Amino acid sequence: MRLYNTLTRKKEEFIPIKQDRVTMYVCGPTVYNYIHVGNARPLVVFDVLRRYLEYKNYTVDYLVNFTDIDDKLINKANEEGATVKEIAEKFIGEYLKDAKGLLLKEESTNHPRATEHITEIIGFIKELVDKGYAYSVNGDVYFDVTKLDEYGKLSKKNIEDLISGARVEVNEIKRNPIDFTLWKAAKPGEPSWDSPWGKGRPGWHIECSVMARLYLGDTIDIHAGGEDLQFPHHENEIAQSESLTEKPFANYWLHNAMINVENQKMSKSLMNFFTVREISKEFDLEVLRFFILSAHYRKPVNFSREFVEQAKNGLDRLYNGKNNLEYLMDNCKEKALNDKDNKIKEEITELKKKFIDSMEDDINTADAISALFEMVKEGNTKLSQDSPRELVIFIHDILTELSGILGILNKENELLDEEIAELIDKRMEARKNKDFKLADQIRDTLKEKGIILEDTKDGVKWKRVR
RNA sequence: GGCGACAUAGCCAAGUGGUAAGGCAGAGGUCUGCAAAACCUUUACUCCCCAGUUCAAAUCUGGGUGUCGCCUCCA
Repeated sequence: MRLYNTLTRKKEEFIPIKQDRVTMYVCGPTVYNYIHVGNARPLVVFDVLRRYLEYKNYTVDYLVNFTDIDDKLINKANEEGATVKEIAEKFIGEYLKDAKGLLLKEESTNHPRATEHITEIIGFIKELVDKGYAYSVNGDVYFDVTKLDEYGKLSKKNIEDLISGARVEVNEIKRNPIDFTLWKAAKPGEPSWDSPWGKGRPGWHIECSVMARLYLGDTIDIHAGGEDLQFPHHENEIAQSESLTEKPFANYWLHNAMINVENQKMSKSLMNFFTVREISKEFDLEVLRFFILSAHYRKPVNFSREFVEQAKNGLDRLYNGKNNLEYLMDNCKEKALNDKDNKIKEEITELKKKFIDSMEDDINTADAISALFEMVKEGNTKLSQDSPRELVIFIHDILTELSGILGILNKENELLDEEIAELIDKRMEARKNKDFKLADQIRDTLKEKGIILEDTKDGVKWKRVR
């Protein structure tokens, strides 16, 4: 498959280091608040890449870190009169709830935390100091970017521009204004750990370098995150890791574009964000997942309530199509396929190829989804109760297989409980007797319980509202 | 100022040289006690503008316009 690599600014054939294993590192949240829709984009998009690689029979070592110590957590803790650890625990818990709603593959995702790797972080920094890439001043440790010729290679910035453009620092203890912090000396009242430079805590960038190396090795296959992390965060990770190991840090750098609100980046500081939690009150989060996948991940998209509504209607169409196939599976005939049926089979196979080709081309989920719509249309228009069961199952299974790569369309209709089944029977009786008033009344009652009825010429269908 | 991205119908959105996918919304119809679903029909002589290359451009080149991102915490 081809992936757009930020490092080279072009699409490249993806070749993992090991033949059957892929290592992926995705920059995760700083756990001081609920995640917002913008935060959800990389989580969803790279979850799909991971699922697709697994579909291609790779074992994927997938890591999303939690930053559980930094200024924002400390501020939040002070505001709430809680400890940093309590804040982190709370919002990790909230993250996991949102992740579940977004259908992220959590059961096999590694979520290491910065505070659980302080020893390794200190060891890493110490090595950088020993090798001459970092220096300590008054209990802080900084990375000296001038020691590295390649600094800026990811974001295509050069050191001279950065230095001349840098703002005047309040404290002039750094050798260069753009040197970044590896270790911060503790201020009174802040959580801190003992280190060779005194009590302190790690800077933001170092945790990713350390945990990536610890869990995934010196060189990882794919490092992913939002494009706003390109500089300085990812650039600094490269600087730290490559100085230490003298090997490439990541072979493929993938960056998703931003989610905007009225053409402005959704961000905490602009106060124009929607939390995932807030969306979940009105929509199933599968809808948000579908919305995110409806556009290519490297294209900026606008977000609004109206767009989520559009996504919901589209997803409903896919679910209806799938339900229709399932209904047919239970009601069609066992018989041999004729030429016409084989033709339909061929068309579905073509659509599957279209889906896979789209995924192969830099995970073009928007294009892949269109194949799903066409597949549903094929099922709706060309199948009936006279169709052979084998054909219906064929289409149903391919639809399930492919939507599984996107992590959508796999919510089952639960079984009806007895009370509801009885009501449906009662209504059928009423309709037979032309007692439409009672029939409509029962339909309304069921609607309140979240069950929608459809009287088709083939019988009564029902579905649960999502 | 430096680096970069984007511009396709009422809306969302694919498409990077061969004559505009798909979805949403709207309109009309089939079906129906009604509703819903499904289906059929219908909506871009045109892809921000101008010039160029080519038999052929939404796609390539040059210029322009507009919007946005990064350069400071940020997915």
